[in-house]
Amino acid sequence: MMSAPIEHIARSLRDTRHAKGLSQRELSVNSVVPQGHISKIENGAVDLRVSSLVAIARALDLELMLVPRGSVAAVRSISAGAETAAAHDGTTTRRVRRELARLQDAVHHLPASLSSETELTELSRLLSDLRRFRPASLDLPTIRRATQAVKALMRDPRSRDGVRRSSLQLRRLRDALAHGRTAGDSALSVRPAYTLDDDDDG
Amino acid sequence: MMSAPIEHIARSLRDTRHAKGLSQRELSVNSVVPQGHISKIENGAVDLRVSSLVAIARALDLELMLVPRGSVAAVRSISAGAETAAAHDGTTTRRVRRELARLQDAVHHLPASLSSETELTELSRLLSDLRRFRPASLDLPTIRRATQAVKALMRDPRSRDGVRRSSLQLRRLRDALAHGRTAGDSALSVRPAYTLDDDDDG
DNA sequence: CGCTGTAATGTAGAAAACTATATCTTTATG
DNA sequence: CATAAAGATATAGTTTTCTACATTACAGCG
Repeated sequence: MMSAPIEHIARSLRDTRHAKGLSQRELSVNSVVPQGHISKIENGAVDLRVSSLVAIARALDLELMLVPRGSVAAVRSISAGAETAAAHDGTTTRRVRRELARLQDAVHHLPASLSSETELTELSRLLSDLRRFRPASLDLPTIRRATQAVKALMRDPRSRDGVRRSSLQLRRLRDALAHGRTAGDSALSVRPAYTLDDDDDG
Repeated sequence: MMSAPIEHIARSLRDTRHAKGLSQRELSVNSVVPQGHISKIENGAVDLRVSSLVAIARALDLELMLVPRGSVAAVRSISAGAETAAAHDGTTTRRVRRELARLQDAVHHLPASLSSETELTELSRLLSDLRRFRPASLDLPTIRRATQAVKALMRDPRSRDGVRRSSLQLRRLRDALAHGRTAGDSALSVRPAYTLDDDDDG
């Protein structure tokens, strides 16, 4: 019995992690909290400390806020369109498109010896998949990382790991989007963190 | 070293507690977390667990939310006017006014034997003080409790405790308002819970 | 089938929160 | 000065997180 509120927070964390295409291990290194513990947290198996919550939230680009009961509805609707809104002012949308183009460029400019690698073909396929989604719903940092990885591969043929990981992230991003969680469109993360259910005060 | 985030959360809790005119002990009974612990929490002396945070927040009518970095500004501005907004639709403003009138009425209708009590004169003075603030910035529940307390006193002359406590709450509410924290006007509670300062990820 | 990555689970131990209770200081009020 | 309330602190004991590490289950893919 882990007091419903925490379960909701847990769900939020897991959802956003998925939306960003991160694995527990990756999130683990970014937030500096061990994978095993992240698992327990996401399963609502622990009453985590605020520092842990903040650490993970930060790694997911989330902020912990205390808002008056009366305004949670408004807040929810605001943050629901968070990334979309940011993208809708044109700048971000354009940035995403450019980054996608950059990535495709990088892939195409790879020497034939490398482009035959399975990772690369996979990446190409993912790219065309991602192009079918609205740029607003794509996570720019994730794409950036992929571009960097490919460029690194151009400089150093041994750095295939980065490309591999980026591919995984992109794949999960695509899967998440295809699965219905359009990061910007629906609720990426902004559920109320918890809902009332029991009154424990006399 | 208590990781700045928590300090901010602590400040939020204390501020809203003050704005609601509650003592640590009162909050303690409402949230079911001991006074001593609340003290430590508000002083940022502990890395509290989420369940504790939620318990206290609930007692203060606050909700814990995870919002995307991009929208914290918007969220802040929304919740800044939270109570004000609720009041601005007229209904609440009127309710507050009526409750104030009701309270004054109750006080005036007390038998002379009781009205001479120091608590009552104090209460009268507080009332006129509170009337000088915009109703939107007053906390309705607090005033309600005061009215109830006075009515209880009418029925049972022995119940002076309630009146005393309510007076204290009202006094603190007045002090908080006079001190600059106009619950609705400025920031009642909606600071971002924490701000970035260090980047610990690569 | 074996390999790889992801996530869930377990164990042992260190660290810290949490509780209950009590004390102490400060401040305001009579 | 005395009383009362609020809040900060302390001690002692219980419970839990948290970490590190290992292990297990379970997928997809060559």
